[in-house]
Amino acid sequence: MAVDLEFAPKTKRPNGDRCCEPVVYPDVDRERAVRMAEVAKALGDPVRLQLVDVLRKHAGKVCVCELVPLFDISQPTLSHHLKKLRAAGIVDCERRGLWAYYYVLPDALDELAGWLS
Amino acid sequence: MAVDLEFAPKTKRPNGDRCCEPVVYPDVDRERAVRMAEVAKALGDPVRLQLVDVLRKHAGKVCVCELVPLFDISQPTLSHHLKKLRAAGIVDCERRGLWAYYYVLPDALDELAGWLS
DNA sequence: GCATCACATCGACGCCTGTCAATCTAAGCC
DNA sequence: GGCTTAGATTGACAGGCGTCGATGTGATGC
Repeated sequence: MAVDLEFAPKTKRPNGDRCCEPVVYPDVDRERAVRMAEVAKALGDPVRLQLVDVLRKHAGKVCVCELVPLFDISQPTLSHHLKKLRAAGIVDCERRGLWAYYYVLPDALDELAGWLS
Repeated sequence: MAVDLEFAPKTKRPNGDRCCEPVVYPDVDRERAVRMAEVAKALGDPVRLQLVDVLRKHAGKVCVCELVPLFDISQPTLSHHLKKLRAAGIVDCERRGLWAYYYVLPDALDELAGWLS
């Protein structure tokens, strides 16, 4: 838990000077940050996170009507969440007859997972 | 890229029956999903994600006035983002005189990182 | 004292979010 | 054909978001 704080010994600025020049920069560039933030945002809802959890472990084997009773939300709301996950490039679906089978796209989470670890 | 879809051979339901019983459940329970979604949501903005990136690599060594020029946003907006990260339990700060030093809390990202990998 | 600094908070602005009931669409059964 | 089904879409609602300029706060320096 302890954080090793190495406080930079800030010297008093000459009165009227700006405080500091930036000496550090992100390793993650803007575009990569935008991509990863998009994925993180899509995972930023408990229902969607649990959806991804189910789908990761049962790719292509679960139809939407099986997902609805798992959550305390209406069918349109579930459909809305799945749409968001699709828009973020995390899942996709195949339709067979009346049913729709969702699955997690294999590499969708890798960039974020790699950065987090 | 190819996903191995094992479509469950849905049998025709007797007319008037509900379609399916749920046969799968999330491994991640609701509370854990809420916790992880909270972290993911906080990372769901490019500025905040880059902030965490900088702070992870320079814990306790960066004051806020060094962060402002890294991003194309005003100082109040940056302060707002830091507040969100604090609320999500991802960062904390120490104040020394005029300056505030932020750092990423050591275990804050572990649960999400573990689930993602 | 008073001015200046680093940072936080406030109030406002448009926009996006999660949710629902109602409706639409396309496929299957009779 | 007409009815039923699985799922998507629409339109509405309250509430949250990211952003800014203006202001507040607490410490430093003269």
